[in-house]
Amino acid sequence: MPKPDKREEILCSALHLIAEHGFHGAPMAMIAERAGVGAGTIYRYFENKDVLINEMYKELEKRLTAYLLEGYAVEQPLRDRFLHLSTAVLRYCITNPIHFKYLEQFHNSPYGVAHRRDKFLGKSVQRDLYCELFEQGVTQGTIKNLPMVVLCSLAFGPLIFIARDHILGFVTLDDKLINNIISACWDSLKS
Amino acid sequence: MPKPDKREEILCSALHLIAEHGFHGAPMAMIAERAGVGAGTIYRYFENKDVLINEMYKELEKRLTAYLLEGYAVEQPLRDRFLHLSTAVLRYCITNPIHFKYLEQFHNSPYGVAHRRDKFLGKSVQRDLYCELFEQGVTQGTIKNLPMVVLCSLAFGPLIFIARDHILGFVTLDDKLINNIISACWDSLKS
DNA sequence: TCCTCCGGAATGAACGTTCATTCAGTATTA
DNA sequence: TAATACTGAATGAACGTTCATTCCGGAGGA
Repeated sequence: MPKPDKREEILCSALHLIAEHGFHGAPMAMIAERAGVGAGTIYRYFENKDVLINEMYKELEKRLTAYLLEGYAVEQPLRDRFLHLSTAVLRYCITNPIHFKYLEQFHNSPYGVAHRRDKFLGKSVQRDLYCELFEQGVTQGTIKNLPMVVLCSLAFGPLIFIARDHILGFVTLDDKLINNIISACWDSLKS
Repeated sequence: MPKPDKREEILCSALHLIAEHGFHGAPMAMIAERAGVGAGTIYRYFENKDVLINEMYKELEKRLTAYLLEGYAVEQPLRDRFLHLSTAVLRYCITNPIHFKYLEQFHNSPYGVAHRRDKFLGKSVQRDLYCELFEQGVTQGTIKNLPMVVLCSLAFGPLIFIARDHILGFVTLDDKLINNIISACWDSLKS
């Protein structure tokens, strides 16, 4: 009878090792050891390493989406919704640095490119939330009339960069600074 | 008598293979084959793979810096200098997609982190140019009074993101769009 | 001019290591 | 006891690196 939490142990072990040492610095044997299982056991839960890596990614995407939707109300004004989403993204990244590092590794690898191509233009639930927002903003003239990918880059680019710097210890983000950053991002988007 | 262009061949081969397939998808044997040399020959020019990878990086950084400095005049107004630098960064990235991909691989790897740490807060010549700009801007009140890393994230983040999207074919940047993007970045920086 | 010799550049088969994956055997549960 | 979960040593493929050997072109003697 397979203990379902053994799967969790393996995922958790993989998350930490890959976030810290990269895909190639996290051999299956090491993942197994940290998880407290035999090397072969991993293959009872995941067909191979690629599947494990992709499952881990799906898991993290699910959690991030859930976090973004917490307290998100479609009926709020555009700017408020933007502030909510962006603050949530930044907060999630810096309070879950391990998750953030894993997601970065994933996106900057053949896995990530394949994933983006599959989803046609990298549309994830997160990005969809933003796209909806931006489309409304463009229609009502609040937001610059630029292609959706450009708007996404203006919104996400600084967030990801600054989250990375925070995690590497090059800057310390507090509430006030976060507000200033997101407000600056909004300045780049609004007409 | 060592033909100096053999070194070039090896670097060029490594650049293409690593940009396209990543560090781990570019074995030394493959780099040697594409360069038209024996596997052992590489080690006459580079102590090991790590050295080869770092030398390649230095080379690209040098070229990018040269490109940025073309026509750059310190006596120009702040905004003009910002537009010059940002346009140059974006243009360089999208006209040299191979270079861009290599630089991305490098930055998102242990090599890149080590490199940033060495240079204390990732100060490269490129970033120095921006920092000088931003310091002046903050002093004279033109630019928001935010930490230097934050200003860099606001300036670089969108550029890198949109360059990636362009290269992956998710958007096509023309002169007009580039101007709009950089102008939007400026909006996020100016007080 | 031709031949021989020599230094070092170039080579690529071979080596040792690492890794994902397998499987024969053991432990656990029902 | 039967069935299933688990284990970790064994496997073989792939990799970075080495090194005994080959190759090449210029120097020097006749």
